[in-house]
Amino acid sequence: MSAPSAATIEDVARLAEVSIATVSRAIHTPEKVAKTTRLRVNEAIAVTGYTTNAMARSLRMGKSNMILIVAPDIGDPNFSNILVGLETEARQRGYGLLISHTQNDPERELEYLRFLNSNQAAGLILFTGHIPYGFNAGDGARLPSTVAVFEPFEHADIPYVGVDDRAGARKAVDHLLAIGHRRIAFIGDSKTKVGYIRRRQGYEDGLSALGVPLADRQVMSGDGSLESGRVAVEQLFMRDRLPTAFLCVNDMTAIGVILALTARGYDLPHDFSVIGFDDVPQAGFISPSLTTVAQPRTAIGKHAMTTLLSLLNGTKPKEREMLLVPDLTIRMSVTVPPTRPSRVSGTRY
Amino acid sequence: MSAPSAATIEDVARLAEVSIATVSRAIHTPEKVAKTTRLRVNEAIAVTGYTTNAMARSLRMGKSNMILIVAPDIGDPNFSNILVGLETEARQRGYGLLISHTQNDPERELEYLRFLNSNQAAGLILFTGHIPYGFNAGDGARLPSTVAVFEPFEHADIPYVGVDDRAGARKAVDHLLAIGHRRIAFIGDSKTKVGYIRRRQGYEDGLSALGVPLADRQVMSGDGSLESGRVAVEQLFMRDRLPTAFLCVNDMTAIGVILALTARGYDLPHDFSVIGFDDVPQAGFISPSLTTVAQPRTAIGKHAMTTLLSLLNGTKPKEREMLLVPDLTIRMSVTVPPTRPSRVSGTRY
DNA sequence: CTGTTAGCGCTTTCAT
DNA sequence: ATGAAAGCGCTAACAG
Repeated sequence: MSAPSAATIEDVARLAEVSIATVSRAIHTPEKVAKTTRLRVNEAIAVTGYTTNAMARSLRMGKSNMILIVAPDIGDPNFSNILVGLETEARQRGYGLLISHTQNDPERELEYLRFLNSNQAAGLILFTGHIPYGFNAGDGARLPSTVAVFEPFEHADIPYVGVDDRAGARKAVDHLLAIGHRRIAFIGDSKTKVGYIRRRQGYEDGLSALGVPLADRQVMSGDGSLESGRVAVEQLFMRDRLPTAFLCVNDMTAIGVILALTARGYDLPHDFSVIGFDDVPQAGFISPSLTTVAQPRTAIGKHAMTTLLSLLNGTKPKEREMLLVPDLTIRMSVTVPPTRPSRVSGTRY
Repeated sequence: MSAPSAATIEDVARLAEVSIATVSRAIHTPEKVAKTTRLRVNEAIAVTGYTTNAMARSLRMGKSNMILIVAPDIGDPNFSNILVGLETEARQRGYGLLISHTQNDPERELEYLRFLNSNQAAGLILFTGHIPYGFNAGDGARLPSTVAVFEPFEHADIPYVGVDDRAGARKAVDHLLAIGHRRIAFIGDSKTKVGYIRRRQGYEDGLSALGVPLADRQVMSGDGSLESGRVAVEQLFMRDRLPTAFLCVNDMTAIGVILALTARGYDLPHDFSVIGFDDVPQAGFISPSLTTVAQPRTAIGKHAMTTLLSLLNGTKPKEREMLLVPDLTIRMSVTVPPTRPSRVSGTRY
């Protein structure tokens, strides 16, 4: 009962009394094999418990059944649910997922590309938002079939699958406008992060559509961190006029805003409404629970993998960017604007 | 400039004017190659940009450089940080991580084992808490080098690396005892989940060490869900005597407890102290923020991978279980017990 | 419809 | 210290 080394195609062939070529055909092109032979082969496969040796197959075919996932941080909850979609789709199509964690370290990124060069991976899913270091050079570097997710990716040859940031932010701002807010601040403006820039555009779109004057718009920069939300609130409080609602570039910023406002003694959502973007695990657990734009993560993953596998088959997508429109998750952090100008309702905590 | 197919060992050999055998030696056993030859080979490798074809290498050596990770849910935040540790350690040793997501579906588990059978993976990391379906049978099934993490694993041949549940719970209960609590309830008792049983033991240990009478102990069962925490609170309130503190089997249960208590109008932590286990991302964001036992996730991952790689080299660990003692993360959900019996302090929300 | 055969790129005896 | 040659297990011509 001790480990008999795995059955090979030869074992099957011998048992079925055919050649190994026939076994291979019976598996991959069964219609080219006589029914009786096919039955004998299948029988032999069952008896031996044969599974094709994927290494040999890949070597022979010059291409593997692995997809390399390169992500800056595999621990990021925003990341992991996309992974679920990627995995589900890949598995159904017979592919495996090879994952890496680069922490945006160029050296690590480079190292992972060895999986590509050594033919261990057939395609690449990028979470990093940039072409891997070492691929810009025009030398021997060959960029394999690649699809970007998570971070908008501005490169002519690489399809991007992600959330429609602009439409999502638009939904959020429209929600606020619909219930009466007019002075809505945007927290988390950025000059470099493409996704943030687009969210800001959605914000502007919504306000402009309703003719909200520029004087009522307040845009604070930020980097998406909780701390940046806090800081933005402090800065706003040094101005003469406060918004009634905060549209934040992401949930962590929104949480920072909520914390800062609460620390100042305000009663949320009564005094101020706050809305986020992403729907991270924490969003439902702060008080007030955060109304936010939910990333369709699993769908993004599925879609990205579908696109990559088509690419592997030589089919290019029509659109370079495939943007999925997100929905609002309504929780408790948004309500109608206060009738009178906001004021401190309680003591500092 | 168009994709030249990757350099092979032959290209290097030709350029260095040696045989392919020498190139292979220069790479793997450089001390067996004359210095001048070695230099020429290295030069040629640099020029061609050669990387060993991992498929060919694995085929020839009969073993791959991939580790298969089988997890019920790769989106679980408890999971993803262990993954970081696993990945870091694996990469340093030249291994790649192949990941799977089984949702505890036997069929999916089985499917993934094909990676093992087809020699695509050299070893296995199990997050599932049970031997893969299909491996119990005594037939041809060969169990590869395996290490379990995440869920305690009671199988004689498989090392388990995880948190010391008992010691962790003990730390938590000792913390409560130290600041004066005596009537401490344990929420989330289980007859089947090994980790939960051990946490309960830690709870008993701490109380017994201080001679807290059985009459002061209250144990409520639960399944680790937020809802189970809520339910337990409701059931406790049907009894005559309430605890001053709640030791919960995990953070989600603790959050359920906090929510139920808050809904009843209590002021936490003043009226009741609550302590969790795991330190999930949400723990810091509910109010009051949750004091909890933090899982040393990255360390668990690192340790598990080290163990697995030793196993691959034929070294068995001395202990079957390697338990890492966790630390308490102190936040705001614990304080001294109220001086008078708890009472409803406010109106229902 | 089936068998023979030539490699895929590599590591590793076995000679020299 | 180096080279020649034998495969690892498989697929895909090419013959029959």
